[in-house]
Amino acid sequence: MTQKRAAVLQVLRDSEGHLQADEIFRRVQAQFPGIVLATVYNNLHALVESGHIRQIRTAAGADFYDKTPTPHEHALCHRCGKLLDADLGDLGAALSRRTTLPILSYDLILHTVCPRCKASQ
Amino acid sequence: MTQKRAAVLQVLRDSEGHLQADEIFRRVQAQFPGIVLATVYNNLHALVESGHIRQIRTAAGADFYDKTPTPHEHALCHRCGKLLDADLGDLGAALSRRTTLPILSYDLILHTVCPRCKASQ
DNA sequence: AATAAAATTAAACCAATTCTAAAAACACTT
DNA sequence: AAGTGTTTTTAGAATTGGTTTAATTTTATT
Repeated sequence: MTQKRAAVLQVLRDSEGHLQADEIFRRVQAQFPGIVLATVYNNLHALVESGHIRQIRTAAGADFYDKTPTPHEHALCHRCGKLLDADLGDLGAALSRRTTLPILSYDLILHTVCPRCKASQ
Repeated sequence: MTQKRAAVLQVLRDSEGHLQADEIFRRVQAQFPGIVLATVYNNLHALVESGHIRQIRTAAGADFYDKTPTPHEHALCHRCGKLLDADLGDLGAALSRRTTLPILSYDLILHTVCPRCKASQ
């Protein structure tokens, strides 16, 4: 765990939970002005590999990185673009019940309007 | 419906159901050797707009185009890379039951091993 | 035929990474 | 402290999967 790797992790842990690489880069630059985007990507990969964080791919746009490493679902707010956690219970089991295909894993993103955006009309 | 647009649609209809733009391009070239990839993209978009086909975005890799325009789920074979249809019933309703978030839509891709790959050990 | 609208093309552009090769930092053994 | 090997970091080029732009061609309508 190098200083820069620790800084990448800390930025994500200090965040609301879900950030994209460019925003992590911007925030880590406050501490390491000379850091390069490839280093952020390298360290994000290393942190995903070591199980410290999770990578959330979306069908369009940049990946998110999630400070919570345990599996759970996500919803993308159509209004503000933020990624939210969505508790759907044991969805894997529910999906398996609905198909005969073996499910190795799955990618799911709900598209929603988050409570905050909904509240602000 | 121009000749080239019709050819793009026909290639997809004559396929197993799910093709990526580069493969559609390759197949349309048999009939129109001078066609350009941008034209294939233009026509795929037009056909999606007009409801003739569906566009299936995946978290990684190129989009697939689906000759079946009605909504249904998909599974990606981890072995051969093919996109399969997966019948999961009315999953939208099931998801809505499991969360309080309003679900505008959702993107789901199952990762599986298709029956064909499974059969060939 | 004249005009307008839509489709096609070539080529440049783009975002979000990923790759490469070299330099720098770090971690171990003597 | 010096040498050796492994990681990390960097700069910059390359890649993927498209999208955009502007000019040209084709098609449809008057």
